[in-house]
Amino acid sequence: MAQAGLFGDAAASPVSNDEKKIATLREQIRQYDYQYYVLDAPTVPDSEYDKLYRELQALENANPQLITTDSPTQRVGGSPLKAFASITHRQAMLSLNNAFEEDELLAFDKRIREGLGREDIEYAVEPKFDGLAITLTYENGLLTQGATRGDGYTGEDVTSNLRTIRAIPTRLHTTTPPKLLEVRGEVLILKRDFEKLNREQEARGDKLFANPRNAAAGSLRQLDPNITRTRPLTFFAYGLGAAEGIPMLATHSAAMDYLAGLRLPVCRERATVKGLQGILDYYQNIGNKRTVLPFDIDGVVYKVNSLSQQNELGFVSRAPRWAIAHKFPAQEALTVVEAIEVQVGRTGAITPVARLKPVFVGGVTVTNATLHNEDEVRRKDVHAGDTVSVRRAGDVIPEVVSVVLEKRPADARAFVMPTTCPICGSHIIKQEDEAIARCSGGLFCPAQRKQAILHFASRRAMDIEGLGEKLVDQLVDAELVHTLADIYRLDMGTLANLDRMAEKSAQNILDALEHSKKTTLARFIYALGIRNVGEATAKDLARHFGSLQAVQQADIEALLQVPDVGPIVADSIFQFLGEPHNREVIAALMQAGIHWQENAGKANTIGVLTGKTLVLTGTLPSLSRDQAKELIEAAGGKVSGSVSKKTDFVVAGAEAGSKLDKAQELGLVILDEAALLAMLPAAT
DNA sequence: GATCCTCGAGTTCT
DNA sequence: CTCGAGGATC
Repeated sequence: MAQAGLFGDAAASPVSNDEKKIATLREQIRQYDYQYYVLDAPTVPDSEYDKLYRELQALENANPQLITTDSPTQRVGGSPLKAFASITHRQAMLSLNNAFEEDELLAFDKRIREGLGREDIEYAVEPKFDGLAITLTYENGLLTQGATRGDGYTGEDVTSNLRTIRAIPTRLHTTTPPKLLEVRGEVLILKRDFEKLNREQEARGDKLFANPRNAAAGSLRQLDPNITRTRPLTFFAYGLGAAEGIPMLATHSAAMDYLAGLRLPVCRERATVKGLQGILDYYQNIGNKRTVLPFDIDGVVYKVNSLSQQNELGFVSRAPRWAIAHKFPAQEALTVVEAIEVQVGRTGAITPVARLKPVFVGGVTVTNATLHNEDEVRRKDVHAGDTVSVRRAGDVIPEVVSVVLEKRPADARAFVMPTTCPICGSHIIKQEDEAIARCSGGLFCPAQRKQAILHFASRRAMDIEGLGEKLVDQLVDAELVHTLADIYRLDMGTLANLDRMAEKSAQNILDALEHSKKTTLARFIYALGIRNVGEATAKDLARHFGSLQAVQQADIEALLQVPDVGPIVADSIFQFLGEPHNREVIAALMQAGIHWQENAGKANTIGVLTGKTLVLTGTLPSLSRDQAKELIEAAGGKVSGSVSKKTDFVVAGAEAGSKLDKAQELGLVILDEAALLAMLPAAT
């Protein structure tokens, strides 16, 4: 057989008969794997396959020196890992820009035509799998590594798990393997396999998976490949990464044909189409087939087919300009509103919430959905008892889309805004010109007190780790904490007596409290929770006044001098600080030992970014959002939440959303993390 | 007075 | 992320 040379150089061995037999068996099994897992068209019964497999195993056991890593018997091996190693991708695994509406697609096609200066664009189109993006590395035809996408720059080494997936060849089907080939694709579980898997889970009394995607993700992230092996994972390739020694390829579709020739599974629904009409027809076509496809998809991907045209178009920040993912509309599900209750926020805001009969939508089970305010409830006309359509808007937050009026039961109850606070009984007051009703109880209201404490302890404020909702509930309900200052009076005796709190966790809380005492003036002002004073305003105040005393002594006139402080904000601050109770609490907090460097804000505001406004979007590869913000502020720059003409730079990371789109529309300078870091003075 | 820009506040689930 | 509303600007 022509391919015998691939198995290495053991020609003169005395076991050459076995060796030949082994080579034949491996080839046969690979062939059957290919037919079964890639073509989905088995040609032999399982029993025949098993027979060959056992035969190969026996021969290999008798001749262990002939075992090679690409043998079908070697798909499982190794012991469980402690953790996955981190892998830096040779070539970044980019994400695609998304389009939800037809006009976004029109804009995409227009950009392409204008960018290339021609009208006849050919697109390679394919379904967008709802699975996990991975990359496979083949060196000289052998699978040597597999990794998850991670943040696009570094991922996790899941090689031994990927080896268990029979659809993934451990050796490429070719006599002239490329020196290096990175294959990009998606690991997923077919719908029919998912149902079977869940039936098995149920029979064993194990937890059911919410959907094929979660099941695939969970299976791939198993530290023990022996578990992964039992999960029905499959794979589809959709692109190339780094490559050396591959044939010349002119188009994306030719690249896919090349991969198919190497016996990598590629999607059968892929096609090439001409122009905008072509992609719209394809979208329609796949949308119609969606439910009968064997796998879950969440949209369709369009890529400019010509690789030279792709090059010409290039990239914007992290996403290629020559491709776009056209997502299907968010899936909606029907459920019943069991009740409409209200929540009390930190400022006393009364928010109606729909308690829903649990419903599975967009990958999670939803039980609550905010209705924002009374007007919103009116507008949507939601009654308790109604059947409503629910979706997860903007990726995460559940939203009641509409009411199915025909299904309204006779005993459905309209929402009535309570007149008194359900927590403290104080009057609820709604200002004529405001959309939001508020509990007038102030800090007398336990709900508001709890929220005030949580805000005080939150990461961007005093950053007291461990002081979360559960603990605050207990502390307030047991009347152990009345004011913010009381939390610094907590001691071991009190804490260790609480539920779910032994000495160890109590000590952690005490340490966190101690740690939080060293802070900054801006954080402290923000932590107080003054109405209309958020992080940005707190920073402005700290910078302008320099000391707490100066802020406390300021009159309205003085407060108005602060940038971005107008009459309403000035009044909030003045009222808050004039309140004797608040003065006492602040004094007690200082007494407890809270301190900071006075005037810290005034220095070092001159840097390379002085006067510049930046906006962060998406996930950066190595910096957290807060870290990036700190770096920018240290260089004198300002980080803002929204993109406008006044924005100087937009720093975009993975999964960048609408802010990136807007930045592109406005033609702003877009940086990635590396470019940002390059602008900053070398870190010390 | 209108418009644009930014900030504050609230929110779900894993 | 999104809405609403406060502040700045013209």
